[in-house]
Amino acid sequence: MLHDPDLAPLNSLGLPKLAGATRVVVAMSGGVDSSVVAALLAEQGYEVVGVTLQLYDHGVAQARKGACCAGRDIHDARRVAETIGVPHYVLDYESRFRAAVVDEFADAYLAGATPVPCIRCNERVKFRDLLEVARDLGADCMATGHYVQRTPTPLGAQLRRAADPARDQSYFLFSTTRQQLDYLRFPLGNFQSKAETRALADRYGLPVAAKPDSQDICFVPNGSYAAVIERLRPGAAEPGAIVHLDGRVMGAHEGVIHFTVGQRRGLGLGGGEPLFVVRLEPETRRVIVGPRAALARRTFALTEINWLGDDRFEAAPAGGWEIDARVRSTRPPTPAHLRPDGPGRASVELLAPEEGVAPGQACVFYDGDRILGGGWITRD
RNA sequence: UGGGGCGUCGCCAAGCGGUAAGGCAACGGUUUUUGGUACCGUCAUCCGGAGGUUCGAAUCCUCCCGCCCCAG
Repeated sequence: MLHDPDLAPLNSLGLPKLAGATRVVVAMSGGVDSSVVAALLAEQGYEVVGVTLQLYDHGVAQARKGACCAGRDIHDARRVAETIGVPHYVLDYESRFRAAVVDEFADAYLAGATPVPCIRCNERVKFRDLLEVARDLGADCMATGHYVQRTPTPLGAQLRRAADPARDQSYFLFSTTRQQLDYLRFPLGNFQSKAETRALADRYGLPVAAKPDSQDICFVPNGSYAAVIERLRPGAAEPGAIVHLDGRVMGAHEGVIHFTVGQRRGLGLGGGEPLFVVRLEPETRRVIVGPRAALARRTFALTEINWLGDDRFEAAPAGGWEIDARVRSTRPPTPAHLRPDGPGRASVELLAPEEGVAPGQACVFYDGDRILGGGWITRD
């Protein structure tokens, strides 16, 4: 991907074209970030096409704050597109989203795992179906409002952490493939802070300038994810026993879906030392609890590896790849050895133990600021 | 119904005449484009019940109720 000097100079999106001759699809969620991306690129003279996906129940989520991709947010995206004067399309992806993200979300919890729907959504909807739409629309690239950096190199584009560590969303993008990365652009990745984004939104007079940041799972109202699962899989969540590691039966619970490894609150077990969920056994419907010390974990296995390193993943050095591993979006990456273990699989050995390593969560690999990919934590 | 012990927030537990610590749980909030963690805040006008002593008691006395242990 070296730039051929005979071509036109590279534009701000790294393409050898004039901005005006470059069509870029912006994935607009209706939030501030993607709105600013659209406005920014439009101002730079690109031929911007805004696309918004309707992902779930537009009636229920209408008034919800902090959500995206339904009712109110679609409206907001449209208003922003009108404000900056770019075409805007809304695509009904409800059934696809349900099949690609929501169903698995419910089944994962029923199987005693803790899913990360945001990663699946990026992987299977935004960067797959929507990206396909962008190509069909003849776009040269697709831009999103994610806080992550993309660095072109002779070996292809690298994925790097956002300039603002507090805003970095790389954990949620580990499964992005090289091909996708090639086509994607993240104009906010080098911003120093969210304030910068807000300031731009203000300057552009965007109607969403003061809109609250999104948080929680977008398709879950009131943070009650268990209620969503109950609705999707009626009667599937069955009561069971809460059992201590030492064998004592401590109490009862209303279903394994209400818990995740590392969880403390919600057990209702008072009296002694604080207890945490150490393991979930969906087969016996048991929730295994223990003291905090029982949470420490140094090794675990991964599946569905996405490797973004320069060399073949299988060609690891004798001791494994030396990387930094992040087992949770809000934890700092920590030194680890990563050993390939069959097709798409690997084992991770952390140098220092982490607490709350939960099956179903992602483990993302770093080399400094660079993202080397990641995988999904499996059950033992 | 002989002897001994105990009854303080949902649980554990300090206090032993001066006007109810703390921990766990629960609840609320902060942080967070996942769940969780962490952090912050709230949580007994009342100490098994009824009388009494005292300026003043959960703390002393009496009776009653309940539980536990030992001995029958």
